[in-house]
Amino acid sequence: MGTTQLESVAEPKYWHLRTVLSEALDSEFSVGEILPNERDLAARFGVARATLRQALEQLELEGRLQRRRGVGTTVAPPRVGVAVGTEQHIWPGASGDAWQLSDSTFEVPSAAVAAALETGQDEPVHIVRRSRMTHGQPVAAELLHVPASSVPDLSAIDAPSGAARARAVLRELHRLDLEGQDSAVELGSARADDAKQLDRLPGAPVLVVTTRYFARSRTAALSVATYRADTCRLTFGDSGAVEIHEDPERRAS
Amino acid sequence: MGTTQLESVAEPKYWHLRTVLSEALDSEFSVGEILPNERDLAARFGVARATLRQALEQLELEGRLQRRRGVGTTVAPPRVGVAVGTEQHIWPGASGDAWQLSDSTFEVPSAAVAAALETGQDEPVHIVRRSRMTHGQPVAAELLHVPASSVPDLSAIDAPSGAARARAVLRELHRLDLEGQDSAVELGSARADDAKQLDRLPGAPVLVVTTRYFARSRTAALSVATYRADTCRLTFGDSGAVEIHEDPERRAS
DNA sequence: CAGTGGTCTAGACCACCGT
DNA sequence: CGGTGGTCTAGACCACTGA
Repeated sequence: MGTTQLESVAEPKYWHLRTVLSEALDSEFSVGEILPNERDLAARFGVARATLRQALEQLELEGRLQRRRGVGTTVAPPRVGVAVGTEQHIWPGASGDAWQLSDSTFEVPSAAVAAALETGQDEPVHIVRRSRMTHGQPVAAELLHVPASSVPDLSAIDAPSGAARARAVLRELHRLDLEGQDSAVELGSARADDAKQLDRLPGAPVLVVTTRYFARSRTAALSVATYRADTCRLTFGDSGAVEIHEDPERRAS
Repeated sequence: MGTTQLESVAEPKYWHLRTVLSEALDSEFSVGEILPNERDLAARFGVARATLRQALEQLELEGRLQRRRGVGTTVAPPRVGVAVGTEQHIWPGASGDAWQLSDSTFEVPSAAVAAALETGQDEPVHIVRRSRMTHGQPVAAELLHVPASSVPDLSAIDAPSGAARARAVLRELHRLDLEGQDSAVELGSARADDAKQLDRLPGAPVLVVTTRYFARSRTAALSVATYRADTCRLTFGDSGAVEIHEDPERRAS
């Protein structure tokens, strides 16, 4: 990775560095390999550590690198394709999906969620917490909001929380006929609780997927799921296995 | 915005600052309003400018702020919902869509695109460049790759490039029966050319939407579209108008 | 031109990990 | 404990905008 001349174009150093490093990753490193530490790299390229870090941040955002405090910087594997929307609509928690139930409570949601569910401002709803794993790594944390009116027979359950309660909420929800669903994706940053679940630091970039489930001509449930933006590629549509990467010959370690 | 005690939790300053500023934006600012400049803000909160900037970066990533060099930092309007996937599949460029044709060429695509299209490694394809506007703002730049085999009758056209050529490619493409499509969304950073089209700096966060269009049991076209992550919320499904925001009473200026 | 955000530096200390 | 990435500082200069 010889230092090409900086040219006259006034390209920022960190951007040029990103390009150089990106090409070096393609040609001289394999997945899982540990890079030299930041102080050494900065010295090698003749820049301040902050500048080098700016380049690394870009590459991490693009899913090329993985950095862990106290450990080091490693070459990331290609992003995992995660199916989040399919042609045939199904209820969350239907048999065989990739989610793991963790908890459920009955509480007043944020104003935004209440508005989407068309429930009263201070009306509590069931909140099911789930997490999604792929290849042994946590990739998503979800809050599924279910208004009491969608699961009228749940009152028999008296467990205040826990996975068993979560199962009960989903079981009751599945009794409704799902008429449709729609989703929206936007960029966000992980709040402290999500970050912990996703094994990231607070503020880490996440893809927020908001899904509305319709039944009986109403919004019967609202899911807000945060996916790790560095490791995930969200897929919609018939076949979830799109494989687009600039460097197809990268191999698993 | 009294400084709550820093507690023992060792929350980073920039994260605490982000929270404080976020609440201030909700309660004390309206959309379009200009914030004090970074040096003043940093002094007011008693932190270095770099730390203040880290907090602003977070808020910009979340779509709460908009920063422009030489101008200042303003409060951003709520994100625009942009429909990128619908129940009924349609060809790109069908009448009435929000895209604007800009150019078309015939050249060898990147290896990744060639692999997805199942064309030969050095086989040229038609590349149609389009951009998408919403509310007078550019929100997306797209490269639509069409293998020559999908538009066999195009050879009559001899214009080497230009919008007229782009129209011709799409017209020929529409003669095929669209059998299906699928999409993937992932986080990326804008390359120099995309950044210019999107009126952003290189490296700005973008949502990359890769869509495959199927016809005659093959991939007849491949679209790679980059959307501004700061201003867009991508919507999939029946109704594209999901409105989820933590602060519903924010008004346009 | 003055004022803004964008880049860059050379340090320092902290939180975390594995040994 | 030593080594890693994460945070923070106090400066400097540059690129761009608008008056």
